Amino acid sequence: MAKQSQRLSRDVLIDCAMTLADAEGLGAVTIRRLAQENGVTPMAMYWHFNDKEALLDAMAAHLVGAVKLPAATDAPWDAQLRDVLDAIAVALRPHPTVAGMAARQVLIAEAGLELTERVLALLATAGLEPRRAAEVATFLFCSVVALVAGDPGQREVATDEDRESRIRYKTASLAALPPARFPHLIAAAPGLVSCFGQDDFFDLNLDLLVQGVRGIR
Amino acid sequence: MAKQSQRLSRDVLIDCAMTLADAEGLGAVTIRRLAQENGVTPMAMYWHFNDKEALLDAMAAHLVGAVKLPAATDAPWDAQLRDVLDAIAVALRPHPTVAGMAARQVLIAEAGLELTERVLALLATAGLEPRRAAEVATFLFCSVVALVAGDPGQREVATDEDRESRIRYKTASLAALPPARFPHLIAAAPGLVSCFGQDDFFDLNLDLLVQGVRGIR
DNA sequence: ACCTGAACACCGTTCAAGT
DNA sequence: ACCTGAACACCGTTCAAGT
Repeated sequence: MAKQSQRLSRDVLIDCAMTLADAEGLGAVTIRRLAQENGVTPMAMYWHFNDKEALLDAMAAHLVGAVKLPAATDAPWDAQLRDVLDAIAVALRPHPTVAGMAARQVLIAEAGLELTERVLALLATAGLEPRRAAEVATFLFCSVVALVAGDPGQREVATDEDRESRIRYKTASLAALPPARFPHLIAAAPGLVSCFGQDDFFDLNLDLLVQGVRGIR
Repeated sequence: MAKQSQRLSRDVLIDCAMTLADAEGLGAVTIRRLAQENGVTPMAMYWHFNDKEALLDAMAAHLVGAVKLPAATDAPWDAQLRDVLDAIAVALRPHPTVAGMAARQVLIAEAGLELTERVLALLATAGLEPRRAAEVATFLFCSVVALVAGDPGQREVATDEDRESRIRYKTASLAALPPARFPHLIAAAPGLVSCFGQDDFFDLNLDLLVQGVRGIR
C-alpha cells in the first residue's frame, strides 16, 4: 500500500550525499558518484534534483533543519542567545565539510526562518533596533559556521593518524620560526594548529560572540 | 638584459586568476581558462603551478599579503586590535569570492605570520594566556573572512541590476511571511537581505568582535 | 627554462526514449 | 512517475616531446 515501490527518494539521496561528504569531502559529492552509490544511472538524479546546485542546497537545508532550537525561557537574553548559538554549533559540527553552505539556506529553509526569528527576538530584548539586529544576526550565524567549517585542514578528509602527523609537522615548522620576530606565535603554536574541533575552542568563541553583543548595545 | 623574454610569470598568472575570480566567480578560475586567457596551452600552467590547488593557494597567499598591517602604537590594545581587523577586512573586501580561502594561508604566508604575531601580541596585552589567545586569534581571522566572504548571494557574480532585483524579491518573500509567527524577521527583512558589503555591517560586527574579546578576559 | 600535443579519466547536463 | 542511453562540452592531469 505504501509507496515503497520507488527505490530512491530525495531524503535517501540527501542522506547518502551527507555521508559521502563526511567520509570523503565535499569534492566526492558528485551527481555521477551519488548515482553510482545507489546503483543507478547519473541521469536518474535529475528526476530528484533540478541540478547539482539544488542537491547542495538540499544538503545545506538538511543541516539547518537539524538545529534543535531550545525552548524559549525567561532566562536573560544573553544566556538564551548562548544556548541558541550552541545548538547551531552542535548541529553543524558532525558535518563540517557541509557546514560552509548552511548560510545560504538560513533565510530559505523553514527551520532557518524560525532560528532567525528567535535570534532577532533575543537581540531586540538586548536593546538592538531591527536594522542592527539584522546585521548582527546575520554575522552571528556566519561566524558560527566559520567556527565549524573554518578548519583549513578539514577540507581534505584524512585519517586520524594523517591529521596528527600533519599537526605535528605544522607545530614544528612554526616552532622553527625566528624567536626574536615571532615570540607570541611560537608560544601559541600548539593552540593555533590544533584548536579546530576542540570543545573549548567552541565554548570560548561562542562566549566571545555573546559578550560582543553585550558590548555593542 | 632583463629576463623579459618569458611571456608568463607566476605573478601575472595570479593577477589574471584574481581578475577572473572577481569578474566571473571562483568557478571560472580553471587551469584551462587561465591558459586560454593568456594565449597558451593548458599544460603550460603546470610549469608555474604544481596543480590547481597550488594555484588557489597562491591566490589566497596573495590576498593575505595584501593586508596593510598598521604600525604598532601605544594606543590601548582594543583600539589597535580594531585597526588590525579593519585592515584585514579592507584587504579582503575587493575580492570576496577569493576571501574564503584566505584562512588556509594565514599560518603559511609570511604576511600571515606577521599578522598573527601582531594579533597574538595584542591579545597578550589584553591579558589572555597563549592557549586562549591562539584560539581567539584563529577565530577572529575566520570571522573577518566570514564577514567578507559570507554573502550567500555573492557566490554567483552578477550585474548590479540582477543583485538589486534579487534583493527586492527576497525582501518581498520575507515580508510575505505570517506576521504572527515572524514579527521580528519581517521588521528586519531589509537588513537581513542587503547587509552584506555595506560599510556599517563591517563596522558594527568588527566592533562586536573587539568587544567580545574585552568580555572574555 | 618554458611550452606543446595527444591521451585519459573524470565532470554536469540535455534530449529523446523507455516502462 | 521514475529511470535509461547516447551524446556534448567541459574539467584536471600525465607523459613524452619539442626548443
